[in-house]
Amino acid sequence: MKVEIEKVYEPSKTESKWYKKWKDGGFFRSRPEAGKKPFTIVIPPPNVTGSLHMGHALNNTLQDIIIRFKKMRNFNALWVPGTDHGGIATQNVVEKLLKAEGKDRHALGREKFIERMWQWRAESGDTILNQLTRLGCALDWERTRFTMDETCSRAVLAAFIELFNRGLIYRGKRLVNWCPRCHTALADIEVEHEEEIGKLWHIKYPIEKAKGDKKEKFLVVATTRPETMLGDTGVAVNPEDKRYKKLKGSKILLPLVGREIPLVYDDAVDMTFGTGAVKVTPAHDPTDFEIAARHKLPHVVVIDFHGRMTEDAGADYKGLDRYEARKKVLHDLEARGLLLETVDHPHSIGHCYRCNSVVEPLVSEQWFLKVEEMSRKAMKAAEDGRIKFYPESWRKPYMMWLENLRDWCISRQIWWGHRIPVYYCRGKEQGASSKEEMKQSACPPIVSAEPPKKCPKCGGTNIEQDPDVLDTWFSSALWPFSVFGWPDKGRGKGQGSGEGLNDLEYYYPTSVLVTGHEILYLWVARMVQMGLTFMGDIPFSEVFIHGIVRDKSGKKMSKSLGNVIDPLGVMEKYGTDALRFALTQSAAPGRDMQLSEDSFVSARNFANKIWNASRFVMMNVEGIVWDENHIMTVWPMELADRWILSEYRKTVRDVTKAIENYDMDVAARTLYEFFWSKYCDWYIELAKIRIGSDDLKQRKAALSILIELLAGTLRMLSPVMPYLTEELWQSIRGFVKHTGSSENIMLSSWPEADESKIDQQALDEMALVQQVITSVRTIRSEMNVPPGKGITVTVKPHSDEKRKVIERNGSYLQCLAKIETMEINSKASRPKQSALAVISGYEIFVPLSGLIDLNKEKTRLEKELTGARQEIERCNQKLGNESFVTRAPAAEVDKIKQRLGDAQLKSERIAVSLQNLG
RNA sequence: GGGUAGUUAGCUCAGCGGAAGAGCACAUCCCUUACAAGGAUGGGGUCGCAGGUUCGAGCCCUGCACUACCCACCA
Repeated sequence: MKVEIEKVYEPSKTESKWYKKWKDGGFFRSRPEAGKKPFTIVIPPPNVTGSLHMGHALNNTLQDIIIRFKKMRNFNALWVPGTDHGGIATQNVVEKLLKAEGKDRHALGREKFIERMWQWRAESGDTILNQLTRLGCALDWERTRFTMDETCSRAVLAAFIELFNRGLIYRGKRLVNWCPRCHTALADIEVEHEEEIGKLWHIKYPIEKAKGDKKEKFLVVATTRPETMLGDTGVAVNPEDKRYKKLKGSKILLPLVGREIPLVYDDAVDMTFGTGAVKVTPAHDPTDFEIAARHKLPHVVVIDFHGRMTEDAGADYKGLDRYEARKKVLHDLEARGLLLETVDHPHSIGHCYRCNSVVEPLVSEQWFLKVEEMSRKAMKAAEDGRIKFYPESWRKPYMMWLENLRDWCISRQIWWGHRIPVYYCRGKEQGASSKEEMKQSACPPIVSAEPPKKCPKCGGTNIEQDPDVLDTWFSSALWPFSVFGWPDKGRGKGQGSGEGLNDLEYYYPTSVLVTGHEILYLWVARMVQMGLTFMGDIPFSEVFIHGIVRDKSGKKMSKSLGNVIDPLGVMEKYGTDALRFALTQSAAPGRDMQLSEDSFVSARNFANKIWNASRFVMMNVEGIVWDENHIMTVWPMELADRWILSEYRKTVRDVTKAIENYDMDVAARTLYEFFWSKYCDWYIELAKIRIGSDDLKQRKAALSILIELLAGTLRMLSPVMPYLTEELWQSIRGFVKHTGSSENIMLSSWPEADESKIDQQALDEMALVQQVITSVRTIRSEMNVPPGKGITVTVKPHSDEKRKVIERNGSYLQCLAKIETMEINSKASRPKQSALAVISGYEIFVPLSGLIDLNKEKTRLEKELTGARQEIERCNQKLGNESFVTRAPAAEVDKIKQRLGDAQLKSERIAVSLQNLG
């Protein structure tokens, strides 16, 4: 085999070819297979409007690592791709396009608009999926789903009908969160609260004079929303509030409007807030809505679905935007002397999570899903451990959310989505078209997957479907089973397997759900509710929650802040593997991460290091004629071999454990540390001694270990850095024992390591050797000995055992510390004009006649001495502590004694040396 | 108002009961035949504050202070 390999790793040359080969080779495909354990992940479906951002890159890299890892561990691993139709968000995108063309959806009409939506989705909806291929994701593309495709839509209809039949879905006129810009209701969770400094206005409400009253009397109410006063139908105070007790039965004259409204007594009023008197606007405030219900106060709607004042707001205000109306109301109140005071008041304001408009609570007819029972089930699954959270700390927020959940408003007044499968008979009359009129029809609504031909009750054919669509999250909640064809259990039967297994039974419940915590409630909790309701089983047994990607200063990356780092740009500049590695390295479970350009540079450098180390190994391996027994174990191993094998085994053990535990950051760091700091910095350097030797047997010994461990490390790295490792694998697999017939790294197995073979003696001895080498290097560096210059060193071991270590590994010292001649002498004394190092078990003298700067050496030794003396003091303190000696474990006490001994010797020798220096 | 996490080297973060760590940045030397996207060496930290538990505490407990995020019908 001829090895030709560039000096610098160029990702673009590598990445372009592999994805297609993997895909065409069927490595991403999974079909049910009897006797093979499935491992399933369904992708959190990105919106069709999406373009790959860092959050996606992180989320999908982590999933890809898990899938590739499981494939290598011989699971039947499936990762299902797909996209979400993204209801409001997507409709907004297309509406914007229309607007640019000078059109709007209403002019276009529902049918044409939806046609346009589909056209857009056909043109642009796959962008993000294509970007996922660029990221290298091992998704089974033959299973790509879309929440509005036929399969998923069927599941949505079936789910709605089932829930309706079980009495869990109902329709009602409620005060809901309304976005006046998107023109639809929103679920509670779709409202984002932001703290703002608003104003609290104190307004005088005149009390109607009783007979004989001379003075004008007022009640003062405090409000943050003066414009809603036009819709007030009462004023409420707490029944315990002494200030207002004697006003019982009073009538209040609503200013500006002149309406007479009652004073009511209600526990919901907080006596300590404001003036203790609350204006009650049932149609525009949730609390007031409830107070009104208790006291039978009427509703007066003064704000419409566009956020403008209605006719009922009065002629002066009708048609005004709600904020203009506020100004005018305040102005008018002030003019009448009714505005008492204005104070700053911090409070949180709800915004639409799609367009950021201020949400308006409005009364409207909506569909709701009862959640109490589903929530109980979902909580139980987390409580009894059927669903595990990584990290565990996310369980509590999940529980708390479910505990306080209120019924879910599932209808949306937009056009893009799954239309609610409810039909209304408009009777035999023609012409009724508003929702109100439909409701008033005598016949009950018809709930059906197919449009009914005629009304089952009256036989009328004048039937119209409910105009609303379902919340996009309703379909997402079904994702873990809708992708497998639910409710049709037989669907997918035997797809390529011929074994009578069907997808739903084989793959459900899925294994792990990987997501950021921002959609824990919006999505994860709801999948659990729906999974338990429809499948009778959890949708996944593990939830791996990763952090949110932030910028260098800790802010969430967003287009509006302009602080996004585009993952596509990073892939372009540094390579996909570098992007993936950088993300993985900072992906501590549940912790947000701050990314900067630096992390990509460092990951790119790591990729290059892997490239060059592999290049080195291959350059030396080529030309060697291997016989059948080229395996590492044939030759007696020397220290470096035993050491690196032990380090490797530890790495395999730790990395495997880390990935299984979803500690991807630990896995990445462990591999980085092993490969760079151990394999490259030490083992390759030591192996060079034998590689340069004339003894072919020696060369083969070192190279066989180099290549075996390189292969193993590449395999471990491959889930994180698939492109680079695949490319290198193709060059080395011919030399490696374990490859079998595997053509691609994804099909080769994950390394196994026998932990019992971790050789502690080798680890300890190597640590000693490294210390000696490092201490000599330090002297060289600090005394400015030119790197090329060989030196003479005298090593004075303090025991026979220590002497043997040096004797055995003399060549290591000579090569790595550039020692020309080395004397080992237990009785040596420090030569004149020499530098000194004292480490545990050794003194090392480096004669530097002519080279040594005595002052420099003195300073250096003084520093060392100070350190040693501090150490002695610390140890003495401990050992002098009676309770330490008696209560600490003996091993600990021995350790301190050992350290004391080392430090004493060190300080003694250095002190003598300093004296000699003068 | 409630909850959760965080506060360790200039920056990003590991460590979570027994001598303060890594990467980046910085300084010195080196283009040594895998790699200058590299190598060797070095400087730099009363581990947010105050108590407590322990022979021993970044590490466990209790307060407090900031910071971030989440939840909430604070008119």
